[in-house]
Amino acid sequence: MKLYNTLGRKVEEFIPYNKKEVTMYTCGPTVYHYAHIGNLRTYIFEDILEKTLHYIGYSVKRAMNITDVGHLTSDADTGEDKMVKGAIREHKTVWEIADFYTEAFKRDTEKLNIKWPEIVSKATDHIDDYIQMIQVLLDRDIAYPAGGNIYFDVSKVSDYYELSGKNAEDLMVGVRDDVEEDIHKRNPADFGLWFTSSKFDDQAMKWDSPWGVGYPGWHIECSCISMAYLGEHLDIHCGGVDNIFPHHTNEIAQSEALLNHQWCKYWCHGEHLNDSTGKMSKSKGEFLTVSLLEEKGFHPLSYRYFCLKSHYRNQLVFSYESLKQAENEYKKLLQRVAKVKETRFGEKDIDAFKKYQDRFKEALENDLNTSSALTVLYDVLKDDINHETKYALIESFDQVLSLDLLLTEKKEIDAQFEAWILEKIEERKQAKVNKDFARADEIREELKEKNVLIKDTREGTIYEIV
RNA sequence: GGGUCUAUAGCCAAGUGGUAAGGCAUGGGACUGCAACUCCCUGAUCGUUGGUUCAAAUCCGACUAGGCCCUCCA
Repeated sequence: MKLYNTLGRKVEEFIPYNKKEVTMYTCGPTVYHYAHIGNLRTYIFEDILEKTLHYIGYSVKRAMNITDVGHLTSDADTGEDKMVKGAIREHKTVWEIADFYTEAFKRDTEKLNIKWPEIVSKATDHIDDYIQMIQVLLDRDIAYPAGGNIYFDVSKVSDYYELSGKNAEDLMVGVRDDVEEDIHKRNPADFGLWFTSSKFDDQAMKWDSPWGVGYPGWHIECSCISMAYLGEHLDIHCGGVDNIFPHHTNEIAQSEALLNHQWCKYWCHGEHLNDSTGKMSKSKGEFLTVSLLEEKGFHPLSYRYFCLKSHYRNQLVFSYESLKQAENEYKKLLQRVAKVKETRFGEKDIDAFKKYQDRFKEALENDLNTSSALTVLYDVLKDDINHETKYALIESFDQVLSLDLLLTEKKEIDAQFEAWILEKIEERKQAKVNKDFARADEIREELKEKNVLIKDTREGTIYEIV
């Protein structure tokens, strides 16, 4: 298995710490609003990664956090608390908001066939762990109190900028004009571990700590939750590219300062989904959610297919036109697969099966080349191996692709309605025999109005309800 | 300003030194009373420009265009 490692910026052979079990941590959502489809793209990538590892024989232990702590818009004590903002907007308590959007997020992942990680932990369930970790860092003088908050001293770690490839001199502090630096910090890059000093009177989530009543910094939760469930040696840490700096940079700094050895070997980042103007965000342009796509008549898995067509490390531009095209491709694919399914015969050809399975694996093992993996699927459909073998391959590939390729959607159909349809089809048949094509077309239109599409095949006329 | 990534046919996109996969769309054909479905056929010298090499879309340089990051972000 080859994976691009942001740490080192090149494709590397993946070798887990333990031969058979891979530990994997993925940064989860901040549950103050719905996830947009750009967010979900990263979870699709992580899902493919987990399933690929599983497909090639590893067992995977994966954890994800749910950020239900209200994060400030910066590590300094300014900005607006997201959870509070959400609560005001929704007239709910911050806890209700968090639960509501956690459920909404879960439903979105289900619609996209994204496997829910084995371990999912709320940030607010590990406050004690954060306090413990911060205390150790304080004892070692890697962390320090200032201005009522506890900060991490980045000058105490040797290669703070390794992951991000940045350097302290060139960072434009205050490039964002809404950020106020805490003048008490030792270094501008120092980040908060625990806050007691907040400009908000309505800070809803607070916990007692040795340093006063307050709340944790943004980065500590991922370090602690990961270590709590996956131990001191993490194999893969994933997230969106925007997490590289500062979030993952800070996670590495604090975790390795605690552990005194390398914490995670492989850092994998998913590129963003952009719209025609650039980055997609919750505050700009149309707020694209899975539900919105459904309202517009798209199947959620068309979006998954859309994502799989491109590489996770390439920026992808979203437009309804592109999605429409992807949906068209996806539907055609399903039709071709359905045909294979209907005409299964013969013995499974073990050699052919292995040949294609190897090609499929090869594509995925090459830094998750899902586009090439899909090509293997198309090659299988095109080959003249028997349909039993094709079926077995499609079934196998879909363990990773998760496009519901073989799922037959049995739409509940009213017996009376069905009888009516059959009657109409028979009537049309007679009309055709009598060369009364006007009447035949009329019946076809009549059926179409009731969302019944008919196809004339060699075996007779069949219908499909759309 | 610093960092980083990208640039392949109408669209999406593979390609990691040996004369450009695949899918969709388009056009043509078969089938059909017509249509839909299905099947067959149909297209690019790889942003521009230097260089390295017997050989480059693939490596190096310059240029152009664009994205992202620089303390909310997937």
